[in-house]
Amino acid sequence: MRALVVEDDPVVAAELVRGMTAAGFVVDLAGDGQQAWFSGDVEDYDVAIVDLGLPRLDGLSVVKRWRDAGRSFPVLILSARGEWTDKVAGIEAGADDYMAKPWAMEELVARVRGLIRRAAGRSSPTLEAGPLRIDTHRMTATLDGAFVKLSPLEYRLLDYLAHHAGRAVPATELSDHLYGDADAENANAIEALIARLRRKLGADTITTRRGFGYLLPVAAA
Amino acid sequence: MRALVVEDDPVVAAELVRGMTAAGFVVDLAGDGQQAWFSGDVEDYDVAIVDLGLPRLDGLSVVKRWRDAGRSFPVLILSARGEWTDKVAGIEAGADDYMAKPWAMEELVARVRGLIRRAAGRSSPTLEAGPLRIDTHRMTATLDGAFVKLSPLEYRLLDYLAHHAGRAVPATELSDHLYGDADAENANAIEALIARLRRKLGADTITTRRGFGYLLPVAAA
DNA sequence: GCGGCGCTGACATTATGCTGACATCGCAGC
DNA sequence: GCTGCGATGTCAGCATAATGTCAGCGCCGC
Repeated sequence: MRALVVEDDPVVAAELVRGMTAAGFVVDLAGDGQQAWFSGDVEDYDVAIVDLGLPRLDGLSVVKRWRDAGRSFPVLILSARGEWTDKVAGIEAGADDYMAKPWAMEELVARVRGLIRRAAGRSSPTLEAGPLRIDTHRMTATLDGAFVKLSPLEYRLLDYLAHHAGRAVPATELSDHLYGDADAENANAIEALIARLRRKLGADTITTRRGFGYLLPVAAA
Repeated sequence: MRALVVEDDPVVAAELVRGMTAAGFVVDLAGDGQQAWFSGDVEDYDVAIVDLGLPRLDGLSVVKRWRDAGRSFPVLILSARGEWTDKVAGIEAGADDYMAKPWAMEELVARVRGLIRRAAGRSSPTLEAGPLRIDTHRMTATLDGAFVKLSPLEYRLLDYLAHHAGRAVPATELSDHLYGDADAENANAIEALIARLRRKLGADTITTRRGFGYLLPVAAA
């Protein structure tokens, strides 16, 4: 999962990055509005956390520009003020959720997870693909009801595939989401990960689309 | 068993009703505080699940009015915020248990069952996980009925795990809860605490999910 | 049949968590 | 104010899971 954090205060930014990283996200940081706008327009994020008070380009404007440009990833607004009007303005600008400072890291992460889940069109914290079920809250996977022991990276990879079930996901994209960059360096690492997952989940759970990527069938028999 | 669910968000309400129904409860739904108050006063429920943020009449006020009117069925408070103060306020209003969002349906059902059981026996509020029982009122723990002497920190850690039984809780989250911050500083302190707890409770009471956190099995053998 | 992408098993490396010993700290009892 | 004890934090070393790397093989699509 990749997240974009937009925050100018170095202290707060560091805390956000730390908390999100600890929660298993790969985090990019933008320190001002222009940078944020550019990053959000160019890169592919699963979620963005945006502070309202920003230098150079206001947070709301950033969100508006993203939406105008067709960017649809969920956005959570952070605001120093707990104003009701702020919340409305944020939602109207195209944000999906809103939190006033001070916030608890735990709650923020929980909300972010909720946003991503909802963005994927689901209300339950479990994802399903054939006999496979992924409990995104407990971070566990079960196959035909049996618990499958996954390493953190394996889980994150599977989680990502499940969120994009039915679509062939290129290895570079996986690399991008797991490691934060898509260098050819770790190309084989992905293959190794896939192999390990297949050993645990059964060879036909994850399909390979030669030249396109990996695919978790949306409703395998 | 009849349950009253008080929740205004349709999505969350639907999930609650579904989960509770699946667990064998007959569920009534109230969408706002006034309706909730009326239903709880007129009907005879075994338990009520109440969201704090409600239109027309606040959740806490609803609980208070029920209690003032002599209604004694157990009440479980749901809150979006995980605030310590919220919990205290809830308990003072007459609620019997408290869960912060996001919650796992399984855990919620387990707690509701526990509430009903306790309401029948009128014992002090306890949490259970396998052979382990935690008396949150006396702040004591018993293992297979035998009293276990725990230090304050040990107790708080165990209590937190018990409240999140069935979920792998990251060490950083524990650190956050116990010390108020999640700095890497005290990472090893958590490990030491866990080790001491295990020495007292038996090695297999607390499970480690490498890379995810610590886990108190929801129904250990 | 050929070329190359992708797969695999073995091995190396790294990260994470456990443990026992020891250092501190705070406080009760004197 | 001292003494002793229980509680807690810190440290270093060890064990092992997790992950990365490599070399070679196989199979797919042309």
